Amino acid sequence: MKYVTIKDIARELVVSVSTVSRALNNDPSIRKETREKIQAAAKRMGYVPNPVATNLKFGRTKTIGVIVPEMSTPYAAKVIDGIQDICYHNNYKVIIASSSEDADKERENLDIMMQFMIDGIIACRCDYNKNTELYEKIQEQHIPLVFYDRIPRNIDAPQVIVDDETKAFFLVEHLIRAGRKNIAYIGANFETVYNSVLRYKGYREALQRYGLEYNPNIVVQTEGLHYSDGATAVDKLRHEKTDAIFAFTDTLAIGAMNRLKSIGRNIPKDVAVAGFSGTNLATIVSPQLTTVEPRQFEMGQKAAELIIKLISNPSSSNNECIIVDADIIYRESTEG
Amino acid sequence: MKYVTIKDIARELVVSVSTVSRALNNDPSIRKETREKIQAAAKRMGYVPNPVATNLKFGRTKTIGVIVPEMSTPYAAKVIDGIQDICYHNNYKVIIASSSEDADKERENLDIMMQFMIDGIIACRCDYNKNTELYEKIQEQHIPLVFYDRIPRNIDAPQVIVDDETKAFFLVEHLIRAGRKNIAYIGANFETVYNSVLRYKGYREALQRYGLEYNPNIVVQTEGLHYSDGATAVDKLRHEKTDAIFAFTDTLAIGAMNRLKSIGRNIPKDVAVAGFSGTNLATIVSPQLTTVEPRQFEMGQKAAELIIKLISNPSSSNNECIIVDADIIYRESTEG
DNA sequence: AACGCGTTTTGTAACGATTGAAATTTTTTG
DNA sequence: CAAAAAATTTCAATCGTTACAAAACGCGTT
Repeated sequence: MKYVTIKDIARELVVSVSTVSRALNNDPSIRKETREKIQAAAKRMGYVPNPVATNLKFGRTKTIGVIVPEMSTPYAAKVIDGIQDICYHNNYKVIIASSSEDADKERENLDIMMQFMIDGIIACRCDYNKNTELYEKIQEQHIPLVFYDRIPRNIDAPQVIVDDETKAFFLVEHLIRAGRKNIAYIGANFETVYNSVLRYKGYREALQRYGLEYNPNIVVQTEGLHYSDGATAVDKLRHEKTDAIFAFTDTLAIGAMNRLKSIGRNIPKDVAVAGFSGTNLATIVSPQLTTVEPRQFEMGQKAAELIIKLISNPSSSNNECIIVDADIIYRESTEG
Repeated sequence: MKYVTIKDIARELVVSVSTVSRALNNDPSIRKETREKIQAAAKRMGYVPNPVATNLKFGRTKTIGVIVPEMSTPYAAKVIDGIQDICYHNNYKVIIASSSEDADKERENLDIMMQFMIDGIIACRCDYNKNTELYEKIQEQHIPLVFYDRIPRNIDAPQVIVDDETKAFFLVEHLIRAGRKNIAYIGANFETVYNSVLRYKGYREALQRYGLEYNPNIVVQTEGLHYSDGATAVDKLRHEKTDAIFAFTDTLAIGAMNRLKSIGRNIPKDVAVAGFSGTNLATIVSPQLTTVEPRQFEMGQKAAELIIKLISNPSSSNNECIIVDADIIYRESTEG
């Protein structure tokens, strides 16, 4: 005997399963005493409704699946908080899975979620070239799907994103105004993460606007998004004149900063460093890191609102694109 | 929105659903021709098996649920990697949920997982006084349950933990040998996290062994486990003579370090700082942090092995307790 | 033609929960 | 006090799939 079912409760109280079902759903046709007796027994026996069964009957689970590319940063946590906030108030449950920036894991997790027949998926693709067919299949099956943060690129779907290009522009502008002339860009792979391309565009625009020459040698695309990738990028810049670095993420920026420090360069005097996708990581390193901080909670909220709208009204699928604001936070790493 | 079912195939080919089911499962009792005919039709009609129905039928999902207290540190990520490693090789899927150190969320997530009929639960309790009845109920229902990292305390269950007491002893011994005399302990609340008590015990033993006087004024229990709690603890120690701090986690240690730096104390010259539960956070701060690093991946692996054993052989429930080793890593924050 | 004996197919009851209709009990009413 | 009305409770079918038991079929033997 494993999970407690309504049958178990029915047997225990010697009533029919339908009475139990009705009682648990607060059906007014069940006498108050009976209802309370049943609800008490359910609680006592540790009954949890089985949405698998409900879903089989109705085709819905009142559950939303979320795929994040990583969950070891507070960034993801805040987005998820936003999602849960909205879902909770709309009586939806949330299950979360991380792809750890690995397309195979992403696929695997999507499979699990589909097995549980979740009502909708909020996803952040780890690589816009991977799993495209899977997402297309999800769309074909009319399972509501919303993307956030990363540009899904070759899939046409509703999404909640940040204006990467503009924000990157302002950040680089800040570096230029602080007197930096040779600003490097350490970006995620252009073929994998399209946001990296957009921030690169913003970077180029800022250079152009202020009449700085573009030096392709100080634009580096990293393999992954770990600290080590930031460090490796710095190594690649070794022989180039560089007085500022704009990194695609805070993680890359911090990796770069540590490597810079270890080779004796002062931050920000010798090299200013700025990141993106601010998390509290940015405040625990020294010097504290200048970064662009998307409104993560809001991003989660918007994504949840979108998916719930799609679930309750499937025809509203107009592939909305919501832009969430991001705050540029100036800190020590780019001062002076 | 309509899916093709085996019933549709049966109707189309004028055979029974059981024949279709068997044919699709390559049952040898179905004639080869029939089988091929059915499989061809299934393909042609775009049939996809409905896993919800299968789950309901078998009462198992081949999925394991994991509850972590937080997922915004790499610590959790590594444990999860270990769990996934084993589960993947044993053909189990994994779903993960974070309680964010909140007992209500912990309960909520446990409920969701049970609702989806996961085959077993790997959990790290956020507070050993909370949700006890829920876990007991889970055990009563014979849903396999394994704890890791945090001592579950008042629940008798298989668990994978670290020898907190011994490791704390060695770490404090290291501080003493480096000449520190007034070592503070910044611990998690003793009433909430039992590991905090164990590390405290190790701390006291080390003091005693080396004949140092115990000063209760420099033992602080924090509210939570955030950076800010580390900083607050330092404030509380303000008027006490302190030349070293042993913090319950790296996060607390880093929070303490930052506060110390901001009030002009040098680390490690004025105050040495050591943490616990090493993550790569410890290497990105400066000075780099001395810490105790449990073998996180291994911890996850062991927990997964335990739960899979329990699932496949429920009677093997002997409440095993596996101790995973932890490495003490000496870094700049306690040097000199 | 009837029998036996594999081979192949089908009927049916589950799995857990819901629900319209039917059956039962209780209450009201003439 | 019986019949009608109202209030409760139960029956039975359903969702997609599986599996046991039973039935039907084919084929060779007498």
